[in-house]
Amino acid sequence: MARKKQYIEEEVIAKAMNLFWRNGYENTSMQMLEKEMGINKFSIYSSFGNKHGVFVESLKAYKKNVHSIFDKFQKGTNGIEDIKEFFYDSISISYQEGNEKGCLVTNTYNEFSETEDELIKEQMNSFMDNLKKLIIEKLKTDKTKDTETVTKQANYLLLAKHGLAAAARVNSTKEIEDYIELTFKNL
Amino acid sequence: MARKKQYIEEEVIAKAMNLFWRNGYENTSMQMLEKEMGINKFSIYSSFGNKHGVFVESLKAYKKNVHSIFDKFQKGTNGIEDIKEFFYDSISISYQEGNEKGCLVTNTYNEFSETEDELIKEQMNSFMDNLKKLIIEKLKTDKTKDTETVTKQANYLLLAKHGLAAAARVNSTKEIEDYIELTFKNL
DNA sequence: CTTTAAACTAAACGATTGTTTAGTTATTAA
DNA sequence: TTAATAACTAAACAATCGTTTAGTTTAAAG
Repeated sequence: MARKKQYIEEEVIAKAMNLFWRNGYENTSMQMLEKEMGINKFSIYSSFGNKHGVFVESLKAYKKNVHSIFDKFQKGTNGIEDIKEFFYDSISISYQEGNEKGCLVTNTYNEFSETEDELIKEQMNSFMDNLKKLIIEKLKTDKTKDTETVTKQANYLLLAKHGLAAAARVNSTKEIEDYIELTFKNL
Repeated sequence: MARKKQYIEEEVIAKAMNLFWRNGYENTSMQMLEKEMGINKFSIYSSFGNKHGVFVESLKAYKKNVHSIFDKFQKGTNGIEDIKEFFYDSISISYQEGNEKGCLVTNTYNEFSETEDELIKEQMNSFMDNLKKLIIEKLKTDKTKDTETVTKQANYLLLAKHGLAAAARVNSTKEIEDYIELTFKNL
């Protein structure tokens, strides 16, 4: 018995996500969010509580977006080769729309590393733990590797992936390709 | 014929540098700088012009601090082994005082990657160019490597160093050691 | 001493931050 | 058609941002 919402929450969150992705949390203001999401502050607050709420929803939306990449990764049957392809897939979404924004999770991981935002940290850790588990799984398909080797290589690849995401913001495609290729020569 | 400064500019910049190192540029306020530097806003402005000026001086101070590491790196005579040692030396300063702050230059590089601050970008690029030159120099001591291999490996190591600095903020010593060891396995 | 000017304190500046609120519009159930 | 209420607009909120400024203290030069 009242007015209908004139926007779709998923749609405006997708726009907010892009803004956070490009600028980070702190460098994105409510004013910018208003403009980019196309709705005014009242609507933002009534839908998502506060700026932090918009950010959390944006992170969830991001995870949904990269789910297909993770899914493909998980379903692969080529062991290490799957990891490599996953690396290439991961950076490809960073280059959409001519932007070089890196990975929103990694960017957030870095920006929030010195804060005490437990909610965000929890989300980050679950993301990273999941990735590590998948990498270990893939490495284990090579039966010749002992447990210690698998652990070492998993640590190595996880850091390489983290560094790759950071580098995707500032380095050229050529440099990144060189990096990925040589990274997997060490396994 | 007037009053003397009651602080030493180099000393207060060292303190400012630590604050920027820990929190980044945007997340460090003048209020925090006042407190940490132990002098008030007027003094900060009269000595360094503005917040940006404090930051630029902090970057210079940081470069001075890491100069000894670069010097050792340059003077080494063991080729690739020197690069590896340089990697270890670089992360060691990040763990001083129990803090995990990464590398100020790399942090800045990431934070400013989407801005148009030419002065900062210039400083970053000169730092990176210098590092790349040194790495290439070290790689060339192995005469069996052709030019293309050297270029590829230099790109690889530069990104690895960048990623390492980013990871140093959030990863454990064990993970980082695994990463460095495997990074140099096949060069 | 007195003069002079740089270094200090502390308060205020306008702009912007995230957030709230009072008042208006629009839609639906009665 | 009317009453009810959610969704909207737009202005204001207190707090903080980087920066400036008016007034006081201090110390060296004349």
